[in-house]
Amino acid sequence: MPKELDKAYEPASVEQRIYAQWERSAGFGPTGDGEPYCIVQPPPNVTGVLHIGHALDNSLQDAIIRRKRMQGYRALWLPGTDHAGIATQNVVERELAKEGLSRNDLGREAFVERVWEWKRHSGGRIVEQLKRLGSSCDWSRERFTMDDGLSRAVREIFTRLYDEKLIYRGSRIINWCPRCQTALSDIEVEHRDVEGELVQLAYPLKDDTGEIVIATTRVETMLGDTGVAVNPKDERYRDLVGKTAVLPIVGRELPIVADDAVDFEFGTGALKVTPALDPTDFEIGERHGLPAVNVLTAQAHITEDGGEFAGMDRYAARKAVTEKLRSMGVVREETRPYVHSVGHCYRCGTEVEPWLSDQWFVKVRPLAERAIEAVRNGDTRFVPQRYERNYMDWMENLRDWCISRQLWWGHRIPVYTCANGHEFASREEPKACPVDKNEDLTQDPDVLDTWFSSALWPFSTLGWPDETQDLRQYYPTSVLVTGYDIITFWVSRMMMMGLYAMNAVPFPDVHVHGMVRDFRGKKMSKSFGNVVDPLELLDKYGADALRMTLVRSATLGGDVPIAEQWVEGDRNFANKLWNASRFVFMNLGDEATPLPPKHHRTLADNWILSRLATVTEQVDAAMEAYDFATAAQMLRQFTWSEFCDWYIEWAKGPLTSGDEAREAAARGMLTVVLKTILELLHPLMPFITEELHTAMDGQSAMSARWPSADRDLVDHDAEGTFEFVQSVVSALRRFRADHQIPTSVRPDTTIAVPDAERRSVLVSEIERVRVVARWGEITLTDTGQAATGHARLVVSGAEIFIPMAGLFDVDAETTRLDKEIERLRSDADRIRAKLGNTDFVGKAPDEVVEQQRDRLAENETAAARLAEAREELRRR
RNA sequence: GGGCGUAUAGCUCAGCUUGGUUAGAGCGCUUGCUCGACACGCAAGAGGUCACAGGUUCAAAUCCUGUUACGCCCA
Repeated sequence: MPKELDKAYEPASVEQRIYAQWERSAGFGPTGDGEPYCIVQPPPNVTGVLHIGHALDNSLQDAIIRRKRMQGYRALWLPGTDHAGIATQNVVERELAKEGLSRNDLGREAFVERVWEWKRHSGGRIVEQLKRLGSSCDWSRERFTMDDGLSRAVREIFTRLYDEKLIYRGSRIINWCPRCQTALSDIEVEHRDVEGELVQLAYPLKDDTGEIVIATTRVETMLGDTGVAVNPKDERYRDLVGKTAVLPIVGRELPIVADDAVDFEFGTGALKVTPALDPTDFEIGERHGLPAVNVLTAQAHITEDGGEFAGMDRYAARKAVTEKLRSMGVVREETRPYVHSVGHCYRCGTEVEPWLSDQWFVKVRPLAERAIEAVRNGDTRFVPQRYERNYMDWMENLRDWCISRQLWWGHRIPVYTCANGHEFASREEPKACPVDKNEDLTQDPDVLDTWFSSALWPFSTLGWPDETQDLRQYYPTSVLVTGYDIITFWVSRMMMMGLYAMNAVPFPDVHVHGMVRDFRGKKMSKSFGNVVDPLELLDKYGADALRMTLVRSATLGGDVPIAEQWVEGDRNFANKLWNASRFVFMNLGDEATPLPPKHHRTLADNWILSRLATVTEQVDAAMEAYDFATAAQMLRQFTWSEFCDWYIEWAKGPLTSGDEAREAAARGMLTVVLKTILELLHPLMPFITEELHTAMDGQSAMSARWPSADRDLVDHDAEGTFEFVQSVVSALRRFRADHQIPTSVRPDTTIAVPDAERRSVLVSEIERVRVVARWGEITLTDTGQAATGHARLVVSGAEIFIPMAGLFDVDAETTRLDKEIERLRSDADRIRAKLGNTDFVGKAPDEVVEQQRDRLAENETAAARLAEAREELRRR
């Protein structure tokens, strides 16, 4: 016998117990001998705490993996975290700062040890939080990008790429964060509009024949100018090309060159060229042999080359230089406010400087080509497909990837130089130079971009470079689930590295979801104060409710709005399911309750089984297509509005009939339908379904078989007939509500059903109709020959006669009838017009025309009947 | 500037691929209600010129063109 349930569902106690039970018993590792199925979890930062985006991403992955597990796949969901170079280093440096220390005080080795210590104590809190969500990851395989194994993978890949000259060192303009003191790759820079000033400066010509006016927003960089460029097609400056300008303050001679890269629409059409502080300028400088003078230090202060301004920070220098130039009469047009896009560090928000320095780069072109081809030929597809374009655009315009970071926390670049200057990369810690056996080696001080190691995630986590069993069976993985903001950061790089190292795409499917927004569809931001904390929601409403809300909102490709009120609604749904189960359990005994044989099934039984089969099929199809929102909505609707609102109410008849056979049949029905619902819901709401499934018969939902639709149960006749019965009930309820007839009053009624078959169905269902509608005696006849003085309700296939006997107000009823008749007639008019159109009748498919004819006929009959009723009322 | 997307009920969104019921859901709102699972509930209801303007078609929320507004990505 199922255990007795509490009156309301209390997620807090259930969730903790169930999760512990899962971990204790089976765990979440792959079992059985089915086909392998694998998802690698996008690794959150070790510094991270669970935010609502993680909650969504992981709810979707858990839904996928739980269903696959139930389907019998050898399903593996592989979790882990990444070391988040900048973020983690920042956290620990802040901690040190509180003790009045900097990382330099500790030295590299001690600092790195300190970070490891931090990681052991405070890192990975998010893992516990993911467990609260119900995530069924195989924790026994949990990985970290700085693990020994993954570090080995990093060195292996680096060395291969280095040896193939796909990694090189170069002196190039990179994005420099003066706060984090490191280079950033192009995507780690966020462009934001900033209000600045566009200043026009007149540089005199050396030969005193005039001047050339340039425009700039970064005035201080003029100290590093080494040339002036104009567009060769620009008539205005044609004569000046080849001449020389003189840089004010500094006195440097600036060749005036012609270069296609200059936009003559911008500013004055003349561009000051600062090769050390701007990527375009750098390229122009290279083309024309202009030297690069870097006037900014790593702290973004002016260097010694800046003369009197040396030591000033960039903003102070901008003011001071402008002042000086103004006093010299160089500032031509008065400064004007100018909104322009400025790069900011995605980790700390500081304005980055394009800055010339020595860095390591991956030559991405050859890698990208294969990654593009793999998507073009369908080896990897995006769902929804339109994100493919995002990916392609990015891939096709890729510039070399700057992978060196001036940090201490991360994978140190495995490049060594011996005392004789031989440079080489090494998989192992080398003892001597491979060229001359020189043992005096120095390793490159920089570490690698965290994304470099994340790019290897789909195979490094499976054991690569070793040929492990996991790697053999689970690579390529089955699907990657992530937000669209991560396509460029991560998906693209996994594609490149997967193809490079494994010669196969890392995953055939990429399921892309949107960003979680607030209830107004606004981006969540701390400053706007609209951030929702998933942990709070978890506490308040339970994991299942939160998951359901997120998944239900996550329609294909769209952003995902969330409101606390909606989570509350799904908590209510959980409670509804709980109570429906409670009711079912109250009626079950010890004996097994199988599906009753066909001849013992009622109309309602056949109806719900038919609907269940259809819903099962649709839910399955939706989940297969990654359309979890549709699956969730369908299940919620079916459970609440069909199973609870109608089927359970109907089953109460046989259940209390005193007829053992009918009772047993009803118990069997309730058991089978409820169980299937629990199983279908399990991937979305794992905790409550596990609790109820287990309470029912001791069997776990997680290890239950994923339901498959029995098409033989689809019964359109039963559906149509039951809908007819429902329409009678609804008509009676509506009448009661319209006339505010109290529940204590149970009017007697005659219902005329001309069709004999329908009539006999209604006869057998009439007891339930009475109870559910709270009605009195109901007499069934074949025709509407009722006595006068009755209100009349018309539904498709039946007419209902309700004696007046002080039940309702004649005027109110007259008004009701008038409105109803009016509605029917105007509808009929529209249909008649349609059918009067010979083009419509001639060209539309027969069935469409037929449908309209039927509808018109029904409308006309109903209108006529109601008109009669109205006439009767008038006569009284 | 280039690309992508969105505009449907008070709010947040489905529906549009493949044109044809009475355009749906959740939340909110109104009214009534303890009926032996559930007030975290039950029942009934109100609420939509499907952004705008053209076009295609017997028929357009759905297809095409243009306009406007908003959002995102890239430069």
